[in-house]
Amino acid sequence: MTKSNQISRSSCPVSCALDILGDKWTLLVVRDLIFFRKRYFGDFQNSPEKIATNILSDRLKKLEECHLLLRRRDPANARKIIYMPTEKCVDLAPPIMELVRWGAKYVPESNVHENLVQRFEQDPVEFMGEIRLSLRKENEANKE
Amino acid sequence: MTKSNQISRSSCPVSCALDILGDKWTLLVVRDLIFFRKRYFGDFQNSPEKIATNILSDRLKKLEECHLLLRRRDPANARKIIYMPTEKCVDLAPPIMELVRWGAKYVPESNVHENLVQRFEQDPVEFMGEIRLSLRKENEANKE
DNA sequence: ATCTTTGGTTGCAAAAAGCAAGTCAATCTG
DNA sequence: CAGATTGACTTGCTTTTTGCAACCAAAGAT
Repeated sequence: MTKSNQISRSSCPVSCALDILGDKWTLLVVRDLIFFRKRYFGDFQNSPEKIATNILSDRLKKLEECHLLLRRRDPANARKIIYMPTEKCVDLAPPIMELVRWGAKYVPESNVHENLVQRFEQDPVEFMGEIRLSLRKENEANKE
Repeated sequence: MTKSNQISRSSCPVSCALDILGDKWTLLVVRDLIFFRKRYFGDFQNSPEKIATNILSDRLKKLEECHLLLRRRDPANARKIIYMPTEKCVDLAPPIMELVRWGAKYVPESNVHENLVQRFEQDPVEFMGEIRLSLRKENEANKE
């Protein structure tokens, strides 16, 4: 993932998106934020892909620089930092869901988290609305 | 991009998809195959992102290994090799289109290829059908 | 026969990934 | 209140991947 201040390779929106998201780890962190509601450093670390801490640290920094997440101190426990996805981050749900469909169709060893996909397929608009709503509530709760 | 014979990091379809597609270049090659109908080594080289020849060569090899494309000698010119996308490759159109929408919405320096997006948005099923049909025709034409 | 085009390969330097260990402040535990 | 533990990193080092420039060989054009 490229820093937000670096120049983009071209004006093609695919290339621009990949300047930010084009690596093995960034979209997995985004997936965890959106679909599994992970919020703490340790949560991301515990994902089955076992990201190394230095890379996770770097990606969280870059995602913050690109305004895909906000970092806050947990009011309930000052040791913990809460990573909150922004709207820009949540709007990556559709591309990720399409990747899920593709992966599920073509990569035999992949195992879909059934109810997530079903809920999205049945009514994507409602699904996205739900995510956005719960995000707003979370934001209220963690306001300082 | 990981080789097809390497083990996947987890059974999550997002992670499986990123094992194949998760880097800065692979999806750009796929974009060129699907949306700009590029077929020759030189075509990909001439894309605005200016991929280096060794990386392009490597990606085409890996895409072939993963069955996203087939390489054939051009019957009209024995120097040329035709890179043909497979169905598995063409099915990446939806994830890519969603990335286009995201990039267009959030990356200000991105400039959308209007008619492509419009055609996809208006009727994605027809759009995909068209691509698949023209691919089948191309296959007929290049049969040995 | 020579020149150009096409599709690469090779070599090398720089950047990024991956791994294990260490740091450091906040907080729980006795 | 000392000591252990938790949580979020950082550091150092090795391996892998990029990126760049140069080189090359086969096919076709002149």
